[in-house]
Amino acid sequence: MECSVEEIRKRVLVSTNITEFQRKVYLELLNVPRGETISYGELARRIGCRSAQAVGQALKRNPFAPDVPCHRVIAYDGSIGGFEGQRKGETIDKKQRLLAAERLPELKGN
DNA sequence: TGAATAATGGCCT
DNA sequence: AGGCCATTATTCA
Repeated sequence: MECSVEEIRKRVLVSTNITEFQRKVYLELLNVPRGETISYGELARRIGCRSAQAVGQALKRNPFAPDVPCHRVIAYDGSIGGFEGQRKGETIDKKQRLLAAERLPELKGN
């Protein structure tokens, strides 16, 4: 199975089951380079939207899950927020946290 | 400083 | 047409 982003992107492009808005969300999400994270609001703003909820919900309802790197999307605070695995206080994937922390020194150190 | 509430913008039923 | 959401920002204490 191809786990390449290009494959996923292509799949999004051919998917007419979704709206243009969702398509932009997924495409922008796939546009996020590895090791980088983006907040719902920022992603929303990129596609010309002001509602982060719409983006978040689109990801929740994403028909491409988990092929789409929704794990790169985090809250503005840098927290994972609540994607799959937000089981009542369950420990979120530490990798996600590290990913979020990765972007912090970039903004501060630089 | 910390927590809670309001506003927001689009998607789903 | 109404409710929902994985957020964000602002305001109150």
